[in-house]
Amino acid sequence: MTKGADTRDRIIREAESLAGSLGLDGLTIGVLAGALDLSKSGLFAHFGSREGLQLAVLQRAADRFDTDVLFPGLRAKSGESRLRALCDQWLAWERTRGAHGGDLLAAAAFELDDRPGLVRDYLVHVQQRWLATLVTACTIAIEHGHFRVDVDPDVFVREALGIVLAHRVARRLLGDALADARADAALEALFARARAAAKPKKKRAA
Amino acid sequence: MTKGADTRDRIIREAESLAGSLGLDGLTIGVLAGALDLSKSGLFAHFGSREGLQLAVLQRAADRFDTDVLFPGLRAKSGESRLRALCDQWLAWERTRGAHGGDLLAAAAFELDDRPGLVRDYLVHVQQRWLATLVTACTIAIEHGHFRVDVDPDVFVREALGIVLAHRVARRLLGDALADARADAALEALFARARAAAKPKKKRAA
DNA sequence: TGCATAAACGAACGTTCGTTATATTATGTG
DNA sequence: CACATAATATAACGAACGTTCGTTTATGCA
Repeated sequence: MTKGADTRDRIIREAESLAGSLGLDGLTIGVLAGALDLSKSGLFAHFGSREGLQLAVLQRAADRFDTDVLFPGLRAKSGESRLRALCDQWLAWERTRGAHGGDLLAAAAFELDDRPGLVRDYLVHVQQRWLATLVTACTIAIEHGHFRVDVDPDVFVREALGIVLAHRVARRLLGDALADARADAALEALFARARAAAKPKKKRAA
Repeated sequence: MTKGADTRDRIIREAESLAGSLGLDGLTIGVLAGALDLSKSGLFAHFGSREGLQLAVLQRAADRFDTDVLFPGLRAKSGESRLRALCDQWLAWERTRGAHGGDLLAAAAFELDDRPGLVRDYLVHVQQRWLATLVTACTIAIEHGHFRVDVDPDVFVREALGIVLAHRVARRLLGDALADARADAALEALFARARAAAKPKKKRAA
């Protein structure tokens, strides 16, 4: 009972890493089995189909996202600080690369956006849930008076999404060494913009 | 002489469309040949290798990008309006979907960011050139006094990139019907923020 | 220790992959 | 029209794909 679950775990972990660089669709049973010194059929039996494997990998990534990003973020006290914690963790997660291959969820978002199926459906669900969480957090920040009332939570969250995605391109594709710092700065600027002006500092022109 | 170039053209056009939904890596010679009623080998002869095909497709996409986005944008008079035209065309290009399958370049940016090779190298070059163009346009907008001097062109361009990428996710993955309008609004807000305050309107708090 | 069951294996299935020869058909030029 | 060359097709290659099957090895409980 426990043995099977153990290998299943090992498989998914390795699969997540492989899918990080080859994409969910580039992930192949033969290669995965080879990397783990397992037989194709032995590995296959754990999932019943390739789609089952992909689904399991995505599910694991989503779980890990909750553990590393969502839950830690939710521990911050509600309002701006929680929203900030969520976004910071998000960026930190996005940065993570190597051991576990980058942000599988973001990559899958671009990979699967035109390919119907269970895998895509699940991904959509996951992403929607996450964005909804952020929208809620942002709304609360407004209610608490941390953010101006004319801030649109949907717009805010979409900007955050843009920062994360742009960061990935800058870092992984373009190899921009300053990508991390720039993303942090962009996030800070986004928050500063939304903040209720506590001390109405004069706006500087030119 | 002209016949071969013709079919090569037909091939690349279809390939671009296919790669738009299946990804550059999902694009397969057999399927492509089937879609065009060609033999695999006959098609193959035009490119010499799969990588050659992928490269040709990417090159075509880049050319089309120049035609549809870069050149029209450059026709606007330099400064803010040119930068704006470039960004507007960019978004419009990103929106394009169906006939030619979405934004292949953006998809490839996520697909290939971890896979070394000629295709990736070329993609990096293309993307860097485009972003550099935008940075230049933004710099000029500052010099012309359209934008405030404290605007960082790199930051500005990265925000624009974020808007485009987030728009794609919202539209194609999440199916957000308001994605287009929201992206337009985000872009307008970005420009408004960078604009030199002509009439120093009082900043409103809460 | 015995025994049911779970877990992994090896081999093979039919397809499809990219690629390579070799042949056939179009094309354009002398 | 003849002929060189360009364009496409046919056939086959070895490798890898996802999947199935029957068998063997390991595990955990009586």
